Amino acid sequence: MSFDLLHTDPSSSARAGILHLPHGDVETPIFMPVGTAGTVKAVHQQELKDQVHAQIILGNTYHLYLRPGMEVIQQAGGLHKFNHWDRPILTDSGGYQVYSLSKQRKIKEEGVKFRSHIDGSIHTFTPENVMDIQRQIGADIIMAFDECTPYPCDEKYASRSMHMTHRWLDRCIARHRETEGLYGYDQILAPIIQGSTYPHLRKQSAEYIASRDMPINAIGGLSVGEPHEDMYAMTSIVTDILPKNKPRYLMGVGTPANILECIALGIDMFDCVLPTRNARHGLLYTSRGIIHIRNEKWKHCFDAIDPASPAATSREHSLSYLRHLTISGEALGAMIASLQNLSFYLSLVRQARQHILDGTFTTWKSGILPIISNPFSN
RNA sequence: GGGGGUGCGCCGGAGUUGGAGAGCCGGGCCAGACUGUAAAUCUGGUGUCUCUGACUGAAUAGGUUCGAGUCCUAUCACCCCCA
Repeated sequence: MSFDLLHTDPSSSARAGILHLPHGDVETPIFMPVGTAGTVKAVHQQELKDQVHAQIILGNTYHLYLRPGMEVIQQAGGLHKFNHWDRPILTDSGGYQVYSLSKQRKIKEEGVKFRSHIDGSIHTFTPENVMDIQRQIGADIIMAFDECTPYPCDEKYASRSMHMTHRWLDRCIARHRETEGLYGYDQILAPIIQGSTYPHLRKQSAEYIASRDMPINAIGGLSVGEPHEDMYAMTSIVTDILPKNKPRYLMGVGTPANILECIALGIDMFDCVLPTRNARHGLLYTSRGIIHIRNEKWKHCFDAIDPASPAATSREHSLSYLRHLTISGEALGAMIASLQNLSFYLSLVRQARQHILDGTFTTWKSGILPIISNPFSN
């Protein structure tokens, strides 16, 4: 595994690079579709390649561990074999579920005891067994076990939690070092910066994470409800500290505008459920702006969903038809909408990368932002 | 042709022993939310108006009553049984 930093934008901190992973190269900046349970919801792997041009997708330790369970994943030969995705995969550690399933878990120094959302059974995640589980899943990039703090979060709690996440990181690193990949290739471990919205904590956390000298550095605990200005401010603080020759991964971000702004701050990798979840809920991101496809105004509009989309389905099918499918609850509606949003996101970061290489990123960004972050009206 | 029954919201259902309905539940429809996915989910609205308040409203037209969606008469529509 290695990272080539090809170019840094002179008028911002935006970077273009290539990340070499066991299952292939990833051109950064990149957006990674979220495939929690071994599937990017409503999108087939073949379409992820041919229509979306996804280079790397996510999986989730918590969900895969509970179902189908590690016995099945190992028997399949790892997640790549199980879901027939031969490009890179990154698995989240379950740290986000410590936040999102907070009502049914208890955090201690040793680890997190939680109740399954599927059958109520009791389980425990520790930094050590989360490493073991991610070995069994076999992703190219595995995440350290952390606590994603909620927003708002008082400073005392944020500080205590951050220090615990740092101690957990060292346990993850130790376990990662004393084990190896089960399927014949290396897996790289990514540590996660925390610190809520407190600048001095973020600075402290970024310095700690940088000192561990891991090949990728991640930023967590953002986009959990804080104002966008806070998210940008925290991102800016840590990208100033993190080493330039390693990719920076901003976890869980975000809207198309968030992504462009954070690329400008020096972020290389993103993931977010917004394009897929919003697609299923009828909100489309298009090259002409945001569309609420359920709205009655599209009932008689037979224009293409997005004439500039890389996805053939978005050029061939009309807004009226997609509205009909969505309102009828047809599975095909979720599929076409997910293809639209994901191909838009991937196209957006490809364009950003090209403009970084061409030296035109900042002007391009300020031109496209007002279009893509506002409603489209025909 | 004879007998019995039922009619209120865009649709279906519940309920109303003559006593406060713009009013219960579900669906539909119209909007909104969603950021390392407990989410094909959730929230709100859905008679009219000059909208912090009024007005109209229980098939239609009358009647009884302090008071009628509820009782009576006629008409209309639909359903069931007999011929």
